[in-house]
Amino acid sequence: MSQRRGSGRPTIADVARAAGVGAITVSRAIRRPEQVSRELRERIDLAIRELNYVPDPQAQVLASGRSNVIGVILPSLTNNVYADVMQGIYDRIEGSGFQIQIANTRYSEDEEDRLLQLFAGQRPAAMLITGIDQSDATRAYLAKADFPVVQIMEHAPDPIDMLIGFSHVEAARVAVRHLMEEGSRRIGFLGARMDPRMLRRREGYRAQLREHGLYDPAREAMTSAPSSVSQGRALSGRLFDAASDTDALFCANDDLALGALFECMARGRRVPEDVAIVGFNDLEMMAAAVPAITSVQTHRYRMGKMAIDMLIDRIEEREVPERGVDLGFQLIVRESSRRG
Amino acid sequence: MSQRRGSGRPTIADVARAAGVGAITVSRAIRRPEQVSRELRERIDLAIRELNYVPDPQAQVLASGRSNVIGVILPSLTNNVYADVMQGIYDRIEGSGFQIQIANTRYSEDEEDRLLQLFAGQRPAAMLITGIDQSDATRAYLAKADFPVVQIMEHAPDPIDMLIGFSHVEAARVAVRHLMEEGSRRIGFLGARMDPRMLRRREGYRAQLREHGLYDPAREAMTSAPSSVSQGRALSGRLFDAASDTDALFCANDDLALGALFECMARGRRVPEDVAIVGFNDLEMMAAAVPAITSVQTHRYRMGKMAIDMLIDRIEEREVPERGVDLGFQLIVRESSRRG
DNA sequence: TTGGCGTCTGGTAGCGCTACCATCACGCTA
DNA sequence: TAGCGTGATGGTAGCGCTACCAGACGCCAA
Repeated sequence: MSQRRGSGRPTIADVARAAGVGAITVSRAIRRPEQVSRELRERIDLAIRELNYVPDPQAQVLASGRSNVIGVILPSLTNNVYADVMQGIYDRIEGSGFQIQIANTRYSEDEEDRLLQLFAGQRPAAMLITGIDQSDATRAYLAKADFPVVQIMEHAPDPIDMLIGFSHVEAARVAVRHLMEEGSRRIGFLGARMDPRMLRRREGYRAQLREHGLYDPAREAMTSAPSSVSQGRALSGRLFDAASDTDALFCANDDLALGALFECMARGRRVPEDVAIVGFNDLEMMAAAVPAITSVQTHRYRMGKMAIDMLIDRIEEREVPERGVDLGFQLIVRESSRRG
Repeated sequence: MSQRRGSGRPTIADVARAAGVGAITVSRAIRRPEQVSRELRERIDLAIRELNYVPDPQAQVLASGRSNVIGVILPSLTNNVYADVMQGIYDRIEGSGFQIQIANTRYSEDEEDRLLQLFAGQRPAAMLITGIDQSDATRAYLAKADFPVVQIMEHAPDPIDMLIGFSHVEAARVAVRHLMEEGSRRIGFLGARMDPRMLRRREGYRAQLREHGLYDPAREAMTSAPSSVSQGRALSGRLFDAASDTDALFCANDDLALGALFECMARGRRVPEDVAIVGFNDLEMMAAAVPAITSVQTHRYRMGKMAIDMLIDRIEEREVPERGVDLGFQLIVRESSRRG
């Protein structure tokens, strides 16, 4: 009983003593019950409950060399989009025995590199990262890391390891095509933050219009500031001032779309009669707006959940059927763009 | 070189060998450089850089008995309010050497109890919890825990340990008083989720109206469903149907307020002429709406940041001047309630 | 009977770090 | 000169757990 240091909590040795077995057998009874005879297992379980024993995860990690921490690198914590992803992540982690360690790059590639270094020092069990635009150094590092990696939010042909997302270019094309089908020809673009996903949506917008000879750079209003409803008002206001005959807006984010709707209200432009509006992500409020706003639905929650699913499968050495998953998207048409 | 297990990474022993000193001196040079002579310090620093040595946090925790994990228990991850709090938390943690471990109660007290047990098993360095309505068991446990605890989001006289927040009752009273001053007499209430904070806002609403003999239970529309813009539409619609002469709405959340605004638009009720609207939290979109929506500004980011500040001060055994901090709130008056 | 094999169990030696205590050199006082 | 405090350094023994290997036991085939 020379307990010089110690936390005061029961240890595996206490359980072993109480159950009259060796410490290692307790360890096995916890991790691989099938390797321990039924009788001992029951005695050990009883002792565990009586002592209220909880294994010390730090010691487990140190002894086994296996960590139970999944690192998650997201560009933002406040953006609704990533909040939904996080919800999916945490819902899947719940009860899995793994822990999430979140970090936030604020949309900076340098930060991403730095945070990755930091995580690496902690020997994560797996890593989840956002997007497909990592620096060469990061890609190289992750490619030879000995833990599984999943990239989320975008679909692309060459994942570092695993990938789950959808095509922003395609989603934007579908949205713009819809505006064209409803009769718009002078279609504007609103974008903020201009992160890689945003740029791909703009790419889809441009490609779709170019194919029909309708692209006009004067109808693009963009800012590197974060996306917000106020930015939506400011950008759409700027666009209306510069190209007042614009008859539709493809907004690369829902808050921009909502801001555009308000700006139209403030200027007396009718939606959808004078200006049709389409948003992106289909946040809850889109359906409640007046008029309800058309938007591209994306599967953010599922993306977070499935990403963790794939990582855990790989950590536990199960087959992962598909390394690159395309979750797709769906255009939800509402009044803001319906002219039929 | 009998490296039977090992991670392959350099250890403190490697650094010690390279620098020609004892392992413990390396340990000290890292944690308390002032206790090591300048000469050795320089040799050790050099060896660290050459070997690219990073201390293993797991081993540090195990050996020292001190954890660097701060547990954070929030009721929701997707609610904008807590997203802002989290941003503050992570901004303060950045570079501090501490780690955040988030858990999500989904507004359930049972979950809170369970999660707390789980955290306790990991010997956190500190705990941050939301609100002041913990179960007796949780309160008792935390009160005698050997780590600092901070409660956030509300102000109250009897913190478990430390507390930072504001009075929801007072904030609601100020909002309702403002509506009265602008000439409203038949003031309704919209509430969703009905968590403790929401109930206190309702309490403030009721108290303010009762003082003036204006309280009418028929003007309250509530749901236990999560707050959302759609709920704002549904609840305000229900209220207009039941008490159609309602001339103002105090909405206990901004998304409800935005929904109410949309519902007014859909029904042709003018805001603020027919119905004045006040929200709660002052999310960014409130200022961009048309009309702009009056709301109670709360200091969510600061709350998260300061809470971690206080915890770290206490972990590092610095004086914390005030155990209960009232951050207050501010009514931001905009067109949606201005009739003067 | 012997040998071989599989199943269950335990002892020992770490994982990488730090607490605790011992040691030693040095300078100062009596 | 002895004695002693002080500051710098290092050795040892853990922290709580698991990998590795050895041993015990039962069973079956030869």
